[in-house]
Amino acid sequence: MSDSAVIPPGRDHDGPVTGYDVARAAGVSQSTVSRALRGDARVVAQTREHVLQVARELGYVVNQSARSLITRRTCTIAIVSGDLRNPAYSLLIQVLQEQFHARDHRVLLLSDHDEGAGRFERDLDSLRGGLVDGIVHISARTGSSAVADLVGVGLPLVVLNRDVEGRLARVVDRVTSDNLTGGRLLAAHLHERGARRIAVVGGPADNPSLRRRARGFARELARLGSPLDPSLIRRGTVTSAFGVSAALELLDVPAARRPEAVFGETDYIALGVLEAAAQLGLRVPGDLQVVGYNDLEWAGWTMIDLTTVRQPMREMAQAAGDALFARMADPHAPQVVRNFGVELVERGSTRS
Amino acid sequence: MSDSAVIPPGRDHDGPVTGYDVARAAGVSQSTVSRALRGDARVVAQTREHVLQVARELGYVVNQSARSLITRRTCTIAIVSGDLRNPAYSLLIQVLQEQFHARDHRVLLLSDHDEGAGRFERDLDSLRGGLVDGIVHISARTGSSAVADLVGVGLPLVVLNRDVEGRLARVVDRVTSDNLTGGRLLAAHLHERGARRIAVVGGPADNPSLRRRARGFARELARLGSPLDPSLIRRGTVTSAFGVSAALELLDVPAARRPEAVFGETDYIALGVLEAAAQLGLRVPGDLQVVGYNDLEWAGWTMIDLTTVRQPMREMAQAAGDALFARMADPHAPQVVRNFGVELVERGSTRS
DNA sequence: CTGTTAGCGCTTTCAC
DNA sequence: GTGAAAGCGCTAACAG
Repeated sequence: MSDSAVIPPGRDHDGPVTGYDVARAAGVSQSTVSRALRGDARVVAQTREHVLQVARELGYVVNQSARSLITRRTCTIAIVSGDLRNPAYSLLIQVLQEQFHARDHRVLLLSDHDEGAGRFERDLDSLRGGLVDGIVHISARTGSSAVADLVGVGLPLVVLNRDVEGRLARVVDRVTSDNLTGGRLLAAHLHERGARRIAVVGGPADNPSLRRRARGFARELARLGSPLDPSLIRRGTVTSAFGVSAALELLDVPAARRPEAVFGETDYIALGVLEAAAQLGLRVPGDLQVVGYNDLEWAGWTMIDLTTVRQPMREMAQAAGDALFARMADPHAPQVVRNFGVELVERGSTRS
Repeated sequence: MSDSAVIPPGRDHDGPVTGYDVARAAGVSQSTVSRALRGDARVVAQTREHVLQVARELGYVVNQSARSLITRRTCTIAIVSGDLRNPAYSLLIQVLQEQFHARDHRVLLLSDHDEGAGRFERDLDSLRGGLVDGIVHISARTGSSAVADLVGVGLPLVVLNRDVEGRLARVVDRVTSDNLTGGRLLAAHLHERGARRIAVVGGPADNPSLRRRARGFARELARLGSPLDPSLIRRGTVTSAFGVSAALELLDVPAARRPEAVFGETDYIALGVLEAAAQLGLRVPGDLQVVGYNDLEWAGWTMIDLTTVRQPMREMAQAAGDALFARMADPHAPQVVRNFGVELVERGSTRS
């Protein structure tokens, strides 16, 4: 008795308001409530208005779990990404998120960083458990095992910003940019600026995108008649810290043996190279030319002013989203492989 | 006949493998399957092993929607954030995500950016629809309406990195840092370095955190006997572009009237100030001292070398996660309000 | 310790 | 155009 006063009209239980409560309060069946709320054309306008009105008064919202259980759709997309502190990832995620939102889908954020204890495995099970309708994978973990795992989930999948090699190459939908050409452009640019003795500071050897970049770079130099000296190549992690240490090693030698230019395979690495140059008192671009790759936000700042290669990140994210929705709409659609063009951005670190 | 060969043993339907399929294949009841998979102590080891074995063979994974429908928990936390390109947000999200993962929870990423058409309203309905177990809000939209909306959802909520004012101040769990002291530290530092004519380039006036920063700054200067000249205060957006334009306006005057120092309320603004100074040929810190706030990654790079205030972002994110889980565990626990200490980071932009 | 039974809240045939 | 009834896959009482 005393409790019943607290319960809104049309309800005889606690907990959230259900469609059944709305039905009773509105004097219709639960099916009609369901139809009215989804805008089913079969329900007559007057009834619909009434139901919506009652639903609003009762503060009803549809329970997503119950809906998903029966529709087998969640309107959620998983984005599997590496460390968000990498601004390349956060930009892509931002653009993807806006796009998915515009299509009335939400974003579940998963990490492909393997923080021990098979956490990634558990995420895979979540994905298999009907938590999302599709997956976008943004490159991070080197090697292609993560990609293979995600393919194994059996959901629509798009790989963004990463070349896929091997067996999966002809299966996986993906959006990348032309790393081969990007490397070529930088090589041609440095060569044109007079650099002959050129060093490379790169990321892990098993990263397909970086590998293509480096290959394009090396091929172009060879074509131009001054092939890369293998002893001037350093490989490590994609961090400015590695850029610094590798560059110090390469540059702290007599001027005659010192490279005239360094290609950092990513802007972060190139930043480290710039720092090392500053530490050694080398002037850029006078004593040393430096180029990077990605055109991150800060590459254009006056104090840094790094020549680099720009990939059309926004367009790539957009294309990835399009590809994913196309795949979700038709599992049998032909494979999508898009390779976006890149652009050399000439700045002060190479201006002569 | 021809189709039945495709169906794994113990299944008589298509679609994903269900717990019922596993039960039949293992010769037990569905409840036992459920118990075995959740590690319920009541099921005997031998049975459990057998069930798990069969489940593995059949490729069974529990359906999250069905589970959530009945448990009323989703093991998912919503992070409501502004534009991810802001590195402060991406850092917080990264740390939160790691923490939630460690506690076996996933992250649903929502934007509080109001891209027209009541999208945020729809997100709120999703949250009300049992999509998540809790919410972390990372400051973005100015004004407190977003916070009020999120409180209205009725789920455990923690506001991170933002001061809350007004009616909600004594209700909402939150984790912030001591912006008042941060402002004070910068003011004292500049004063000690001899600056008397000091300008401020700030963000929107209705951002509680920035307001406190500015207040601490102004109070300390007043206390030191050289109160801020209101004509040297500019307010706009938190972008380096605004920093540039505001600084050009403030600095492009005869040296006698020119400020000796500028406080950018965020590092991004301060970066713009540095750019403006460079454009005007002013030397930092010789002709102009500059300070920012946040200690973003790049603030410490040699080429930028910005004096700023560091907030313990990782610890704050950690505390926010702790507070959220505490609240989820006990809705009636006392309000959590944590205010972390800050630290002045002296760098070249003020070194004398 | 295991099985039976009854829903969670919704969508969706199928009648009317 | 609307209602009745079934059931999505799972968990949780309750028996035994």
